[in-house]
Amino acid sequence: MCGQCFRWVQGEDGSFSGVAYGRFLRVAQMDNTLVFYNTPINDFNEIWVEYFDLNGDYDSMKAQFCSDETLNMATKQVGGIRILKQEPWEAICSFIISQNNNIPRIKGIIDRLCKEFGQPLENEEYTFPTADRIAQCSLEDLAPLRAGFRAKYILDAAQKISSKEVSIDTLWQEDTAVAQKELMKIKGIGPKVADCALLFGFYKLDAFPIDVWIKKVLKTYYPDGFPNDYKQYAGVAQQYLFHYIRTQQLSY
DNA sequence: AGCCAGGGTCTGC
DNA sequence: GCAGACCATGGC
Repeated sequence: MCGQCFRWVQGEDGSFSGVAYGRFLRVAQMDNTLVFYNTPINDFNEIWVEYFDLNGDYDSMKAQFCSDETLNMATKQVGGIRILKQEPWEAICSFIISQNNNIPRIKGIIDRLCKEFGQPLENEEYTFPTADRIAQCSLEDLAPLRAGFRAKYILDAAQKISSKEVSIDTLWQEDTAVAQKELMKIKGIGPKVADCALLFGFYKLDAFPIDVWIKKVLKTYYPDGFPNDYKQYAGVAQQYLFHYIRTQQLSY
């Protein structure tokens, strides 16, 4: 649970706490069972099943990946991965913040963003602020986030989305390439950030974010290019490859 | 001290 | 098109 979302923290008992879709959740995995604490059944059915993509058929995707030597190793070593269905604006904003940044600091900036501009929930938790709320801010208002040069990008994203200059409501039904171009109208969003937002915030499983780690994977294992066979689920494959190459290095 | 962090922009060929 | 400086901040 690391790399595609930044708002979940693991407690001493191993369970994870976080906020999504305006709700606080504590969840734990015990062997093959997920335990949702204090969760109304409606929230589970209408939100968390979707959010954790519990109905997604990852077995059949993994079965397809077996035909590729590297992907086969990656799926075997990494184990279970799911593409979270995060809120579109939150994904866009989070991956703008992620650029040229490290995970602990990304979490810190997002934490301060929510505390400063989100709505309070229980347990000192806060919702992710809306684009409309951030669009009302000035650059100085965002200074306490200590987001550095990314602050102006956050502001531009909030303003363009709030004003519908960039319409994210209908983006999910566009082709990934079209949606990518649309998101790149925002300052600070290039191909990689756009693909991350599309994969994790719009459930575009064919989006294939290329960061420094994936570049290393492509260079090492796919010098002739990434096979076209997995195009439909390239983003899922990307997650396995990402975690595979990361666990081979000394990492966080 | 200096390098790096799940990149992108801006400038100059 | 493509390379290279530069961008804020914090951890190591």
